[in-house]
Amino acid sequence: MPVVQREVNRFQNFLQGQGLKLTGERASLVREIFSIHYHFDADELLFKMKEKSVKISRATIYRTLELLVKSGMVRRVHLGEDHYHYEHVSGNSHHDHLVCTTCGSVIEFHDPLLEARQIEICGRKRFTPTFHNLQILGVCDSCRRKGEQPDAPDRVKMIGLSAMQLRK
Amino acid sequence: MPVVQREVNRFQNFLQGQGLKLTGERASLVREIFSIHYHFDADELLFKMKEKSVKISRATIYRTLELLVKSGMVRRVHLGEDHYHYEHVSGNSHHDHLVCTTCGSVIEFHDPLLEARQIEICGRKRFTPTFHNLQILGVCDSCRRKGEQPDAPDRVKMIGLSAMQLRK
DNA sequence: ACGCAAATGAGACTCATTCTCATTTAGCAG
DNA sequence: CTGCTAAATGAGAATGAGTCTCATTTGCGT
Repeated sequence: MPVVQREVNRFQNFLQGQGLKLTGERASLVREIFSIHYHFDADELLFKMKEKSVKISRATIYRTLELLVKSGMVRRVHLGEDHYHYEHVSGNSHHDHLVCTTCGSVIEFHDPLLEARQIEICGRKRFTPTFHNLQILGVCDSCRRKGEQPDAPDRVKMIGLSAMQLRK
Repeated sequence: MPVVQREVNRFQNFLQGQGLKLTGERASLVREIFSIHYHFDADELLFKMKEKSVKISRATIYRTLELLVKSGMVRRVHLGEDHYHYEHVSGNSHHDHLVCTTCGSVIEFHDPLLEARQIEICGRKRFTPTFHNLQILGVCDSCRRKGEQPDAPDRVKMIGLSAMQLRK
C-alpha cells in the first residue's frame, strides 16, 4: 500500500513486457529512488543502500538505472557537473532547472509558454522534438543577498562557465 | 591577415592580462578551433593536429581549452553525449541546439522570445541568470522523411532517452 | 643574451561508468 | 513442489575522458 509500491508494480510491468525479471535488488532500488524527491547520482544511491544494509553492487545500480531510464520512470539530467544525475518521473510533470553556481542548489520550474515557443521553433526548422533539456545557470536569491564573495569564481571552473559569461 | 589571426590576437590579449604567454602550441590551437565552424571535442582536436603534423600533447589541448573557455572565446556544450563538446564563440551570437537522435546532426538556433521568457521566469523565482544551456532532442527533417527504421532505437541508449520519452 | 616564471610532453593517475565471467536466482513448465 | 534455463548478480577488471606530476623547454621582460 505505500505509494512506492505502485512504482515497483509499474516497473514490473515494464520488465515483463521485455521478458525481464523483477528481482529483490531492482525492487529495493525503485523504492529508494521514489523516496528521493530530488536529484541523485549513482554514488548517492550506492551509499543510501549501504546505509540501509541492502547489499547491491555498483554494477547493478547502473544496470537498473539504465532500465528505469528506458522505461521512462527515471530521467537522466545534466546539472553542469561532470557526471550524470537522475530524477524520478512522477506522473508526467516535465520540468527544467535553475542551477545556482554559488551554492549548487537546484530550483525546478515548469513553464507552458516556454514549451510552446520551443515547439514553434522546431516547426520552423521542420524538426520533430521528442524531449528537451534546459538548465539556466546563475545565482539564487539567498546567495545574491549574501553579496559577491571576492573568491567566488571557484565553483565556476567546475561548471565550465567562462568569467566573461558570468559577467554578462 | 587571415581572419583567424584576429582570434589569436584576441587570445594573446587575454593571456597577457593574466600574465600568461602565447606559445606556438596555443596559437596553432586557436587557429584550428576558429577554422572549425562546428562542434568538436578534445579528441577531434588532437586528431586534426596530428593530421597536420603539429605536435601537441593531450594535456596541452585540455589546458588550452580551459583557458579559451575562461577567456570567453570558446564555449563548453553538452550535446547529450557522455563527454564535453566545444564550439568557438564568434562575436556574441548565443544560440541553442536541436540534436537529431537518429543521425546525430545538430541544428543551431537563436530565439529572442525564448530568451526573454527565460528571464521572466528567473525574475519570478528571484534568480539571477548568467548563462543557459538548452538542447532539444528529436528527429530532423531528412531523418523523418526516411521513415521509421525498425531498429532505430540504437542511438537512444547513447543519448539517455527513454523509449517512452521518444514516443511522446 | 640572460634568467626565470610559465608552458610543454609523456605518462601516471583518477574516477565515473561499463564490461566480464563465474555463480546465483526468478519464474515458468510440468 | 521441483527442475530448468535464461536472466541477474557481485566482484573486480577494463575503459576512457579528463587531470595531474615532474623533468625539460621556452617565451619574453630586462
